[in-house]
Amino acid sequence: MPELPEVETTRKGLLPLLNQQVLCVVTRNASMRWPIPSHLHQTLTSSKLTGLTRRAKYILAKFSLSNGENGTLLLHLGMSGRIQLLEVDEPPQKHDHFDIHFTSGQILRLRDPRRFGAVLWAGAAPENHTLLTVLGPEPLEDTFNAQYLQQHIRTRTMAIKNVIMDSHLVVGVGNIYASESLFRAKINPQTSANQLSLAQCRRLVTEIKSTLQDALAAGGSSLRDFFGVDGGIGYFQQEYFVYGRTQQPCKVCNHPIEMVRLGQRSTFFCKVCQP
DNA sequence: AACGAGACCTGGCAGC
DNA sequence: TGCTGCCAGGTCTCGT
Repeated sequence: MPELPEVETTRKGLLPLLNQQVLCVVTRNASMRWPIPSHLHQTLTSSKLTGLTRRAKYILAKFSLSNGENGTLLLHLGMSGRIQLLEVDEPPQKHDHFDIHFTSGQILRLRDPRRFGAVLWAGAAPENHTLLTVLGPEPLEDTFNAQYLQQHIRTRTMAIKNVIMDSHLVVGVGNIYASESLFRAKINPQTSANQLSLAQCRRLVTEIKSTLQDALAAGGSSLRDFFGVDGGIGYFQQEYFVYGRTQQPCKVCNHPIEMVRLGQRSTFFCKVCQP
């Protein structure tokens, strides 16, 4: 479900809620990755949603509170989280753990069967939240470039695939797009990070950006469906080069795609295209 | 500092 | 049909 493009798609889908006033907050099951703060109902009732931004895979919902202060709610979808924007109230399903009801009647509803996601209160300065201060640059910003990558992987002997998934180095590269980016960059995912040449760093940075951009475009195109049908359309519409394609022919050279475990995660590659 | 493994949790599916 | 084992889009924490 939520890799970076889906989180961004989710954020955009929530934009109609901007400037709306909160009627109430409903927490049905507070035991997410961290407990959902119990004060949210009190804090957010009568506040106004004034901002929706994203940092890494966190959605930052900024509220203007009734006491005149500002505060930000951090939302993370974990592995199985999904946020719906309901136009009218509907009976909550089994894993619908958290709602924000607006005076318009619309509802932001978080569903997360595995409960690896999070709903956290970050106060007025979310950039100082401990979960956010340790994050590396956004992959699509210019600060994430070949020089930066090479500089930061000099001392890393881990497989490059694991390294690009490390959010301290760069955010937003999940298990699917790590494999896909490395295929496009023609780099074997098992290569020790510190063995990469500058040319390879250039290719990898370029392909991480283009892979995510392509996925963002695909996610954006399915926005209506994504929110209308609780089906996660769009994300799966994409055709992957290697992810989940074990033993199927490489789309470039026809050699069977291979799967290995790296850092306890399935990793897919073509050993001909990615020597 | 860097690494690997474990942890959190539920659901779906293949195989018996 | 039911059970068991394995897998899944994330990422923090801990021991080495």
